[in-house]
Amino acid sequence: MTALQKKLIEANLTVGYVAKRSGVKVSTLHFYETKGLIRSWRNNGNQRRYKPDVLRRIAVIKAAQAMGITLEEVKQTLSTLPDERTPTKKDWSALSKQWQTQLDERIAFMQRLRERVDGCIGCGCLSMDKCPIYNKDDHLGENQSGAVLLEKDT
Amino acid sequence: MTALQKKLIEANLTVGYVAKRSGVKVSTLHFYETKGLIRSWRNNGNQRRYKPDVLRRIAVIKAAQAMGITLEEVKQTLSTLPDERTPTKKDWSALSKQWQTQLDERIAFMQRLRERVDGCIGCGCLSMDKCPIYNKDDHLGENQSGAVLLEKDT
DNA sequence: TATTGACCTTAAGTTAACTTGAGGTTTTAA
DNA sequence: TTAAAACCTCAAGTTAACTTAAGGTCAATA
Repeated sequence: MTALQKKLIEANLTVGYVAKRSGVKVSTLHFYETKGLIRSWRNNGNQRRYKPDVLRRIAVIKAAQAMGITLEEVKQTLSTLPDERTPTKKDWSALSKQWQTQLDERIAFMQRLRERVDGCIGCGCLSMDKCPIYNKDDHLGENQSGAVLLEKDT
Repeated sequence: MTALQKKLIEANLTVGYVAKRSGVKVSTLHFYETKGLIRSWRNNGNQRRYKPDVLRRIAVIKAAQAMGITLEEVKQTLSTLPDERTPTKKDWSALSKQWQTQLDERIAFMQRLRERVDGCIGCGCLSMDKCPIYNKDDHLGENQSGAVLLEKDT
């Protein structure tokens, strides 16, 4: 039995091991911890130890980031996971539902944008007043900034 | 004839007017200029003056940003516009084509991600080794970082 | 004409999401 | 047992994309 297997069985993952498995740097794990995204406890020598589900948490964090979700939002969502026990399938499912909606919206937004890139930027209507790109009502969540492309003067 | 109309007819837009029309701050226009995204010339009193097509450029910059394109990339793409003459419908069309492809890729990426959020995060397969989220080959352009969700240990 | 609002420049500050470095301790393995 | 590898903390640096501030000039209007 290698030391690595031992670690896994004992479910006391070291920061180096977690870093390697998850593909993030050790410094990132420290950083996530200060941000409250992951947790660890310390051994006698003050070194961090992790439960295996930290790997899933990190995968989720990265997936969320790839969707354009900020760490702050991820933190909010992750906070709905149970604190005491290891999250179950159901827990993770609930989590994914929250993001599916966001992702759907984001995809829809991109698709509308795509149509506009097609229809508006390429249309040659140099009069900005008639341009559909002006449409102010297209937005993507509350804290999203990219949607108002141009405002008319009031 | 108001002063504003005069400005428009003479096609010498002031920074304040452009800011108002485009919905960006004056400081942002300065910033874009230092980044080489827009251009201006100066009047006698050293104040910036813009050609009307700067408004379209800004609209394009904002649309691109909403697609997740960086200013650096926007600059690259904008540099394909003619320098001497005012860009035509065709010029803008060519531009939009470049981004359509990117946008299509991005949308496809998001959709794959959505499927995974559904199929993987929610699947309860706590063994990360079997999880499709490991798929390393899913990427989104060269300088995109979010795609490799987890790497296996080598 | 005078004064207020619009501009100018340069430098520094801001936020997110990390990374790097310095200086020191703990583990691990030969 | 001892040296290398892995950890630790805390502070500061990094990049993108801007914003804010300070101190001064120019232009529009009552």
